[in-house]
Amino acid sequence: MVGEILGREVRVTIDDVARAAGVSRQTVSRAMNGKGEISAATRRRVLATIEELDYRPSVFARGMRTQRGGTLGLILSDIANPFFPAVARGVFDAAAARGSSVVVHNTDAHAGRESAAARDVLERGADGVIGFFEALADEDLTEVHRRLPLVVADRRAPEPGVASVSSDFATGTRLAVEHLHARGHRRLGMLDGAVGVDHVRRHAFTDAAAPGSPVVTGPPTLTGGAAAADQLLAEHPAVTALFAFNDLMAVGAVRALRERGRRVPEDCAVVGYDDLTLAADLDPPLTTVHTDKYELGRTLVEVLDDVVRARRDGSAPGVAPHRLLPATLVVRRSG
Amino acid sequence: MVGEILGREVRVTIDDVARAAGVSRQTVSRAMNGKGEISAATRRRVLATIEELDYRPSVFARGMRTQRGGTLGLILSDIANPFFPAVARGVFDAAAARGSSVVVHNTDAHAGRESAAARDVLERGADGVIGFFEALADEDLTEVHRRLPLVVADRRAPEPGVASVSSDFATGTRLAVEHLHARGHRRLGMLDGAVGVDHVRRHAFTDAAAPGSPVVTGPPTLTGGAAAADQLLAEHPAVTALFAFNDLMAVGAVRALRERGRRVPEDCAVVGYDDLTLAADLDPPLTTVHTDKYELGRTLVEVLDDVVRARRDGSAPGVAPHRLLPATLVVRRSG
DNA sequence: CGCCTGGCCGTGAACGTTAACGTGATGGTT
DNA sequence: AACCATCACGTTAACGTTCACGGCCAGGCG
Repeated sequence: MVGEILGREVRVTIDDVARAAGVSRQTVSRAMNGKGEISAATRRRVLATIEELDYRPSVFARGMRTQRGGTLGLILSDIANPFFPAVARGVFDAAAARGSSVVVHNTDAHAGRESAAARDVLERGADGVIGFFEALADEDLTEVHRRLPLVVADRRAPEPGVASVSSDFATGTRLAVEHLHARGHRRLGMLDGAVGVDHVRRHAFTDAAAPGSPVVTGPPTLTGGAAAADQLLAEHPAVTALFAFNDLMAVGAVRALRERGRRVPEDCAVVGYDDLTLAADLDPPLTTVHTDKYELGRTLVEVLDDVVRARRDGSAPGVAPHRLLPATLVVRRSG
Repeated sequence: MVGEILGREVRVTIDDVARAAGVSRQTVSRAMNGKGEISAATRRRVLATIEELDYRPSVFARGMRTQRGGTLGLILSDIANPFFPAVARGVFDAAAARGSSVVVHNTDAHAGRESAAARDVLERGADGVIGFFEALADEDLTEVHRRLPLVVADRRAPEPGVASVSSDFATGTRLAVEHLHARGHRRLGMLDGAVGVDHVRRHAFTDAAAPGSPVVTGPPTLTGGAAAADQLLAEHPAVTALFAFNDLMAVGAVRALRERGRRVPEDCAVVGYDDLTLAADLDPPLTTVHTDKYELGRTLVEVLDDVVRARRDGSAPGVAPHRLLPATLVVRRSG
């Protein structure tokens, strides 16, 4: 990209490097890609002239041959949801360490947008996809997996061949419920998020809580949590503790409780999920289930890397890695 | 991408479409790109067969000719900083509406990483860059701008030819200081973030506050805010109100104040900047300066679009757009 | 009737890289 | 001495698209 004639940029190509170093294109290619078949001496020489000419290979030309663009896709529902930024940061860092960059797609948990995002990532020649798919059917996931390396996040894999990484929602939820029991609460309710297909948290809740404990569903947002809490308390006034799908809904529940004149945690305890950055500074400080979101992001890339490699050498369609990240309870004042 | 022979994916090319539609490559190209020189009838026919064959043009082959990849770069210091996600969402949405996707780079406000990110975006053949550059020198920014369309965010443009979009930090800061004065505070202090090169907030503070009002600098984070508040109050115990660079530092300050046994806002008021999602649910609810972060993101893409278009038809190096987004004060309990 | 104009469409060529194969030299083995 | 690997490197041919042409046909004009 250096070199300029009368204001007009002129691209430095592999041939320029080859000419300057007195070798052939192919040798230059070998020198950068470290494929062997080249002596250490000439490799050093070529690398030096690459440096000198400030040569940068064209991703387009390279991608045309290799079908690899050095980028990977991250599909999630909404980056503005405070759960995702930390995950994304983990993904970015791990990807950068691997030498790839990341394109992000927001889907708002809408099935059409999820598949559109997957298609777009595919067309752009990404090396793989990391997806928080909340609405897409299992068969569509399998279809994506057929087309390019895929890791599904926070969701059960549609088939053993598809890799997955999830927070351990089951034990996280169980810890929350057991904690509330230990605090003497007998009538629990859950505010479930109306997203996803697994409903691990809801099932774990109904398993651990007393039979018939009410569950109300709503959007996994502040207002969704407030509305769900309103409804649940209207229908079940005796409930003394709420377990929320995530911290956002928990905060919404706190708002709703206070508007009804109920104190938190004295009149009704609230426990969230995610342990957002500011959870400790809320009023009241939020008791919540913690999982390492950054680590989740890093792990996702790591697993994706395995999948990419596995597909490259002999597309072993056997069984892919499935990781579960630990969840711990952080007790603060809200519950 | 449809079509499969014995499990081996086979790409549908423009030639396949041409053959199926009974026209030439070039006609197919014209049909998709809407460049004219084609009759409405054949265009419809070609578009239909494109649909039928599920043909997707290769970004690599196209990019090779056009040097455009249909992606744009978003460079910021840390997506995990709760200020950025909303901005990013605005960028994603506006970019998606434009048909491009976005690659994100985190720099941690490190000059080397900022320029590396810019280089990477350039090499990947992006159509343009949106950058929150906190450390890079003006001349480096100009260099980036020479190479590809650029919009700088929340920073003064290095030269009139470079477009910029910023929050109106000057009035935002002024509003905060005036509010504290109106509340009777006479001894103010500022916790400034040790990032960026403009220091608009700091200058606006020293302009509006009483002469000699103390300013302490630290990382724009929770712990940075706590440390800065500790230092400021140790050196200036008479201060009764703190204005923080952002909400994160403000929350850190609240923590520090309480550890020193000082109540907020009774003993010391705290005002933040950004109006993060959970600012109203903090303890105490945070008085802060609001700017529409989503709108900032949208505007950045809009302006970038103008720059791209301007460069395409006659590289008018004259003067680029410079937008300032309004800032308003949101009064809550903390100050 | 011949010419030109403009609309529609097709034909090479080129973009920059890597995969596949080819080649010459070297050195060791029979 | 003839042979054959092996190494280091070069040549050719793609990858799929758009650009710059060039051709053809219909219709308008002198």
